[in-house]
Amino acid sequence: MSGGTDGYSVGDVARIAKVTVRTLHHYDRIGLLSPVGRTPAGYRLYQDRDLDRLQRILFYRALGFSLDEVAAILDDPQSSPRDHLRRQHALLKERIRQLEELAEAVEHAMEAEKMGIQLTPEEKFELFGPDYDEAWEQEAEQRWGDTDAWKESQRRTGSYSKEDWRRIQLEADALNERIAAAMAAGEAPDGEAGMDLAEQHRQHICENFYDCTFEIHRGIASLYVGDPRFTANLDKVAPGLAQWLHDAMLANATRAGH
Amino acid sequence: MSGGTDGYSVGDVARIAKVTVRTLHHYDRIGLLSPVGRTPAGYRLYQDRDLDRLQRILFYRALGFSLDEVAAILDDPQSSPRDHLRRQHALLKERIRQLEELAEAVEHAMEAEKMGIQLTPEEKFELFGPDYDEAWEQEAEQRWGDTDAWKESQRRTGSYSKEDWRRIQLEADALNERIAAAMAAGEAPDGEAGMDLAEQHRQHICENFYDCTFEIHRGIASLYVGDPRFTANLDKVAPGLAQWLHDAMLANATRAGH
DNA sequence: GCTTGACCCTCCCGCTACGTCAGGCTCCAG
DNA sequence: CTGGAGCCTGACGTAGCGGGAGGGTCAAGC
Repeated sequence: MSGGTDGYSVGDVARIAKVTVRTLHHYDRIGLLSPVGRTPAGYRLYQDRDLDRLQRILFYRALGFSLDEVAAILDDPQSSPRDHLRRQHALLKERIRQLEELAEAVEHAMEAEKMGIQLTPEEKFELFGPDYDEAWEQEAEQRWGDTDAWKESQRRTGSYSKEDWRRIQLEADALNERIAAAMAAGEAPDGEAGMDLAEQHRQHICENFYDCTFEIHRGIASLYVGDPRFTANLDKVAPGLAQWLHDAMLANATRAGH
Repeated sequence: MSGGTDGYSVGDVARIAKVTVRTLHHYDRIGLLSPVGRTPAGYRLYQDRDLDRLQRILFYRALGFSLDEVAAILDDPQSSPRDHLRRQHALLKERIRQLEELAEAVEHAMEAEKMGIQLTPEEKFELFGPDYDEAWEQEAEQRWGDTDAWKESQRRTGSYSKEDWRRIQLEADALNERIAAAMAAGEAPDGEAGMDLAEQHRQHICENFYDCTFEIHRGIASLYVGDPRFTANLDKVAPGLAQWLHDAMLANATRAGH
């Protein structure tokens, strides 16, 4: 019965779609995906149309819709396969955008933490922003357990001692001093020296914190002049340093082609 | 009791973190987040530390971990706030990467559908790839209901009649003929004419299907020569057209700075 | 022809992460 | 001193399956 012209058995479908037989039973019971036919013995027989439907079910489910909502979407007589693909593409792009925002918020928090700036309680939750995504649930460990990012994160986690943190802080302070010195010496932020210092700043983040792209660096730059707490913190080293460093960072990013 | 120095009430925390009071009760009961103190009357009193913990709980939960797993992550005595932020950043980046792969797979499916190519059952599910992400659950409609991508998708959905599809198909055919003609005339794919035709190809997708960036267009190009079904389909118009168009598309994308 | 093992069926109970009352105490404003 | 908003603790309900019991089905091999 392994997928002849007569159709697919539950087991076949389960293997193909990587879901459990139980799930298919469930979808049958709630009427979300009922195979067209049955064998005389009562075995479920799925056709290609059922597979298509299942594929869409899994997609929308993965995007966080309840099975009821999935049913509503799929049973809309107006949407063609094309419409579904377009809708799926649009939904994905939107999700990606939201995640990138979240990542940016995390970068923001990292900067704040790095510089010892206290965020207000509400602010901490703004992470999940106004268009709060929330849960995309399930999976986790077994899946995430062997993902690269997870391992990377695990590998680094706990590998810094207090000494390390002190060293990093000292390096950062030293860099700030050099930047302040350049500024005091009348160097232009978008000059050679300025851009080099900005690049050192970026490298310091890369080496000690996370992969800081030029895009991220630009984001941090605007933080430095846009968020008064960051500005204040930097200007403590030398007045005007936040702005100068901001300009240098932008110039450096631009020089690098961003 | 609205957040004095004595702490926050459940209601306060619920408002700040945008979760329900019931959720906080639940977390208390299972020992995931128990407020440090209580008032004489038994009212829960949360401190800033509890808020921090809650924030992390919500983050990891949103990333698909079960509450048990979240507890394990948070109660690891080795991870500092810094580690958490780094871990979160890594997890987000990974998720984004996975979603982008999925989006690419959808683009692939769109191309296949557009050209009437039949994917094998298994192939349809490869969408969810080897590192099948799966569910990030919940929310949906109320949230997604008013998201831009959703509206865009809804707006376009069902707005194409059979006539429209015929027109689009005819336009595509006509374009293919023009490309074949250019090729027959001995034009170089990376010449002015080739790149212009490639750009028309891209525009045709943009106008009728989805926002086709140069990156996506490059992806489609490799599909044209990499997937024999696409190649065959295009070479039906004129032998060698798939390769020629591929080269033209790459040249055009490169000209545009990608 | 008969067994055996891989599948299939239908209940049905269990689990997670809460939602949603119900019944009752507490607290501050007016 | 009273009303209403807010807090408490059960306790039951729900979604989306997981997992097992108890039993029929089917092609392969002896």
